[in-house]
Amino acid sequence: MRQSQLFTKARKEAPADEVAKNAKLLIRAGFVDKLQAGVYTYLPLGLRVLKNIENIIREEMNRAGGQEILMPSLHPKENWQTTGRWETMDDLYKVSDSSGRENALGPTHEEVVVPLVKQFVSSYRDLPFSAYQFQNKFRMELRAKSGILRGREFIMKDMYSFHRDETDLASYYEMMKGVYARVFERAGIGERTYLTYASGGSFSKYSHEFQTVTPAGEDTIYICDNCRVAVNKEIIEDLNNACPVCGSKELRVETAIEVGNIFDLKTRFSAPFKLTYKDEEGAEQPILMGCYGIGLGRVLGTVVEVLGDEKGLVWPREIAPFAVHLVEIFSADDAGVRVETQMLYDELLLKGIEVLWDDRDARAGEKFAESDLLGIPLRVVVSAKTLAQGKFETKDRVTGEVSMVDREELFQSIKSVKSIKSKVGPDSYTGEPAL
RNA sequence: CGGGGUGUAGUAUACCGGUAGUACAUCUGCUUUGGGAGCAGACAGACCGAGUUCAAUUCUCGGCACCCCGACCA
Repeated sequence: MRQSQLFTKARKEAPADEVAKNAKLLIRAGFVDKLQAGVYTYLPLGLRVLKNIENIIREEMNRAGGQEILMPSLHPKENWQTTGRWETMDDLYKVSDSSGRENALGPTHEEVVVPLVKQFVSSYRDLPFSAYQFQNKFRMELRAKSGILRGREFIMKDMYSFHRDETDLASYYEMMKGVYARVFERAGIGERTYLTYASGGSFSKYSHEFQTVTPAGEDTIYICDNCRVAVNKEIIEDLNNACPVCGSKELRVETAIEVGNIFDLKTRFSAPFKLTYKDEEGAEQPILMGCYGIGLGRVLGTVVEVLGDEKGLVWPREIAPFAVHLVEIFSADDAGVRVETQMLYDELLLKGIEVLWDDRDARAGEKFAESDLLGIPLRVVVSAKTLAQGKFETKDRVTGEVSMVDREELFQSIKSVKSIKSKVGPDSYTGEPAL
């Protein structure tokens, strides 16, 4: 799209009261706007990133056999009383209407998905399966903080799986560990993200979190570099300060942020709703559940924390708002820069390459500074200089490498920008085809 | 929810018990055009309430909001 038509604008300075790197950069670059503490609007550029993250997750959940649904935010009080969480969940938003009827604003959706599934599932033949959604969650954080990392309203992908026995649940749960690792890999934070043992599980005694190492994190984890797993501080003493996989006590302590987690719920929620199935003998059996969450905004914010530099945002290829930032630089002796840029822009669009064209009547310095701030992977400059050589100038946002390339080389390098998806192989668990 | 800090134009800030100045942004004109330009002009501001005072944006109290630390949590 043409940058001159973006209704949002980048700013030279970040809001004075923001300390969090992700908030400073995202607000300055015009990706998000803060409505109130912990509540953010995603602006056109930010939403493109968020949607790219969502699509990665959607592709991976579908490959893991997930079926996408969309449940409401407004939940009847009765469902939450059934599980006891109307009283026990401190950060539950409760709203009442003019007739006094009380509702919960959903912080998670077990109370909705279980009664839903109960209507359709009654036989061992219906199992297993999983359903997921992308949904705004509401949690009454006493203290929202760290920019978009800890909000009161945020978008979460929550998936729920349903199984006939523990073996089946366990194998699906194991599979999801791999699926999650791939999501974070594709989002560009795979190298720094660790499968982390945490409290709260049932059959394995543990739940598993995905923790990304960054100073902006709120958790302390103990990493075993041999096994490439970590342990959350909250349970490290239970484990005798040792790696749960190899038993090593040489663990590296890091600060990290939780970008996802998976739980084996077993019958925690199916029992109160009496969610059962009939087995081959016609006997009534409890359905076992797993749940799997990823906070989209938190992934986005974590990427900013981990990859952003002193010049601004830096987006991994797969989630960047655009693949190419096309920057035209005008000069006194207009050598046909506009015409040439327009031609390139049209060709990029024709080839389906997402391009942001800085067509504003601004000076070079401002355009370059802003291009760095926006963090689009590849910058392509058209100016009198480049035209004189019959070439284009490219700059890699990550490495800073600048080169003069001809048209063919240009499309070559754009291709390599887009090629990351092909690295993802076929699904080894469900047999679903590669992307 | 406990502790601390901060509220001045769209943004960042300055000064002051006598109603506010600067920069960027925006608008007009001219110049400029490869790393956040220059000149001239224009628009635009004291979180809310109470108190003290001849006079409050300034001092006091209360409220609200935001940020940070802690507790809690995706």
